[in-house]
Formats: sequence, C-alpha cells, structure tokens
Amino acid sequence: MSTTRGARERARIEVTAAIKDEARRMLAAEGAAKLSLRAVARELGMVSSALYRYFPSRDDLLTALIVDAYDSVGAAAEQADARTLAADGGPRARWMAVCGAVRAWALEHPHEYALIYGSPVPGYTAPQDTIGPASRVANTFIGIVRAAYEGRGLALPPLPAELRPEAVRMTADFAPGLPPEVTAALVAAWAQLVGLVSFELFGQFNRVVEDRATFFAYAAGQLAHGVGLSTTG
Amino acid sequence: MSTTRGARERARIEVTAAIKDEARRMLAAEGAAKLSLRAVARELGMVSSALYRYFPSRDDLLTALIVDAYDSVGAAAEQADARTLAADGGPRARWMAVCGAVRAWALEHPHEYALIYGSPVPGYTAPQDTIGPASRVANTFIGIVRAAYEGRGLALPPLPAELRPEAVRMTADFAPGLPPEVTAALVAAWAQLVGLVSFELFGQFNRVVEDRATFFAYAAGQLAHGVGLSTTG
DNA sequence: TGTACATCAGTGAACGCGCGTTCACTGATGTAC
DNA sequence: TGTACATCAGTGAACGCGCGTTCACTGATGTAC
Repeated sequence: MSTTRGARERARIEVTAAIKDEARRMLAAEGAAKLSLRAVARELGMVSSALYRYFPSRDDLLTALIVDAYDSVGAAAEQADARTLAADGGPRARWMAVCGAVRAWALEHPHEYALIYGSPVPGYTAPQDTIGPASRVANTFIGIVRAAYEGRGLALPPLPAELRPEAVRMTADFAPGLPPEVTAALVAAWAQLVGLVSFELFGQFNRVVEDRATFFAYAAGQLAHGVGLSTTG
Repeated sequence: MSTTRGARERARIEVTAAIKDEARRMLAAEGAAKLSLRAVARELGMVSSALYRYFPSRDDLLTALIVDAYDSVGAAAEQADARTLAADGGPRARWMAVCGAVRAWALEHPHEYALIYGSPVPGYTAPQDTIGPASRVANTFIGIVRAAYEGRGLALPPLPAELRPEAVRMTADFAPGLPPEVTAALVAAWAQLVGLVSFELFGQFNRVVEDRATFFAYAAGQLAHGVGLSTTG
C-alpha cells in the first residue's frame, strides 16, 4: 500500500517535473511573458486542461519555476563556495568563486535569471514561498564575510551617520554579529553584482565590453574590496 | 502652402505624440508585454488600423518609446549635472547629483526604466536608432570623470594585466584621453549603479532595505570612490 | 483472494476574450494649373 | 479665384490566431472490507 500509493505519487512527481522542464524550455525559447499552459500541454502531448491537475493556474506554475530558479542559483553559489573552502581558499577566493558561479549560472540560464532578477512579470506578484529560496545566494556571501570578519577582521571606512540606524537594523535582521559597516557594504555589493551580470546578459555591454569574463573578474574583485576583503586570501 | 502643409504636418505630430503618450500610460499600467496597438487605439477613440498610418507595426511603436525613454533619462542626467556645475559643484557633487537623478527618474518612470534597463522584451530586437540616445547618461558620467581627471587627476589602483588591452580598447572607443584604469572603473560603476536602482525598483530590497534614499546615497558615494572621486568636491 | 467503492489523471468541447495586421473604402485636406 | 486631381487620415469588416479556465465525462488505479 505504501508502495502502490507510492506508484501513483511517483507518477505525479514525474509528470510535475516534466511539466516544469517543458515550461523551462519554453521560458528559454520565448521568455516569461509568452509562457503558456496550452503550449506546454501541447508539447507534452496532453490536453491543456490536464495541467490543472498539477498546477491550479498559470501563476502557480510560474511560482514553481521561480522557486526552482532561486534554488538552482543558490545551490550553484553554495557549491562553488564549498569547493573553494575545501581547496583551502580564503574569504577572498571564496568571494570570487561565488561571484563567478552566479555569473556562470546566469549565462547558462538566462531566462530563469531574468525571471528572478529582471523586470517583474506584469500582473504577477510573488507569494511568500519565494522568500526563503531567494536568500540562499545572499546568505552564502554573508557566510564568507562573516568568516573573514571572525578571522582577521575587516577594515571598512565608517558609515555615514544617516545610514547607521538602517545598517544596524539590517544587521539585526539577517546578519547578526557583523559590524553594520559590513552589512551595508554587503547589501550594496550584492545589488551591484546583479547589475554587472544583468548588463552583460541583457545586452547593455554590446559594443562596449568585449572580453566579458576578464572584465567581470576585475569588477568582482572591486566588489570584494568594497566589502573589506583584501587582495590576499 | 508651407503653412497649410504645416497644418497637416502639425496634426500628424500631435497625433503621433498622443499615441506615444497613451502607449506610455499603458506601459505604466500593464508593462511592455501587454502593450497593444488595439488598446491604445481604443483609448484614443480611433480604430486600431488607423495607428498603422503612424507606426508600421507594434515593434516600431516600442522602438519609439525606447528612444524617448533613453532621451528622457539622458536629459534628466544632463540637467542634474548642469545644475550642479552651475552651483559650483565639484566632480564628486556632480557624480552624486547624476546618480540621484537617474534614480529619481527611474522611480518616476518605473516601466520606462524597465523597458530600457530591465529584461529584454521577448521577440523584440532593438534597432540602430537606439544606440545614440542610449549613451547619453554614460556620456554624462564620462564628462564628469574627465573634468576631474583634467583637474587634479584621479588616483586609481593599477589594472590587472589581463584587463589592460580591453581597457585600452574601451578607452579608444568611447572615452579617448582618459587613463584606461578610469574607463574600466567607470564602466563597472555604471553597471553597478543600474544594479542598485534595479534592486530597489524590482522589489529585491523588500524586507531588506527600508530607508532607500539614504542607502542609495551611501552606495553612490561608494561608486564615486570606485572611480577615483575623493570625498571632497 | 475477491468484490464494491472511491479516488484521481486525463479527455474533449466549449466559454469568452484580445491580439496584429490587411484591405477596399470614404471623405476631407492640400496642390497644380 | 476656380477647378481637376492627388494625397492621406481614418473607417469598418474581416483574416487567423492563441490564450486561461471550466465542466461533465471516462476509465484506470488504489483502498477497505
């Protein structure tokens, strides 16, 4: 009974996965706005109404894809960090590795990247479920900087007085124990990193930057410096 | 006759402008993907086919909106710079003013911002016409940094050797006369600035950064530092 | 082990909707002589 | 100044298309006794 019920359940899991895979393929081909339940069903040889057994609406399918995308880039970041740590990399090496992993993931999954870091999909509002997975990459960076801080410490210029309360609050909210200077610098660096990747991915570097990998490594190094990670390590 | 022909031409200009205005309003209400010729026509009390007298296709209307958006943010940046310059602001003050102007424009025109700096519109490829207007903001920053460089000079760390050829090429292409260190830092700063604005606008700062204006000013100051603009001036 | 019943995946038709674009047309405005 | 002609903005109907979602249904799979 647990095995037979398991059979039906396993089938359900497989079909759900197949729907998401096909949806991801369509996302890559056409973009989020053109993602349609009917087209996904057609491609899978199902009738469109059958998809409603798996996703109650188009928006729920979108949400599932968004959660998966956050998890996918989060896992890529965590793995890059773990690998570097295992190879005795210091905080700066880990920082660079994670930046590179985010960029590599984005280049491999441009439409999933656009889904989570690009312009919001019109008419769609992200539900609560996306919050947890959304923070995995940021948490990886926090971990790196925390390790550096607890090691040799981080030297950062003092915060402007106006920002201090906000930085203290942010620190308490999601990076307790870090100095507020570090938290503020980290949030800025994270936004700036996404700016770099988005520019490359969305074509803003066309006719401007040719050697993108080298340029990205340079800019990621700048960001590391911005959060107080020195050139060594 | 020049006046009569002028009458017809003036009417044409007015209707063209009305179409673009209405399209912009719909952009703000629904986003680029939902922009439809039929809806614009409906709103203007015209029949949809009439729009084809003014724009040969939906994509051409989009292109016109994109060009206008680039010009609009470009003008905002240039004006902020000119005002600061007129008030005897130094390069750093000008930098901060232009960063703030870009952010302010983005907050006022979120969908037009998304149109030019967000994820690309699926199925649309920008024609040549957009290149010129697209560079107005960047050119404003180049002008500021050039003034600083030709004044007291800018102290920046040396470039990584691998990036030098690329930085030299970029300099020759669009910032001749600047040291390559400055060009590279400037391009990175520009991408990072857009990252900051996008995070705020696209909701990535929800539950993270509350006091966005203060945070932005802090981050823009960091960017100024990154291109060698010191705290004075 | 066998039977009666419940669950649930998938079907096929239908609903009402909006879209971009084409085309032959009307009628007003502008031009040439 | 008046007339014949050309230009061109706007009309209305039509084309073919795809979409999300609902609903009553069939038939296979699983469950309880």
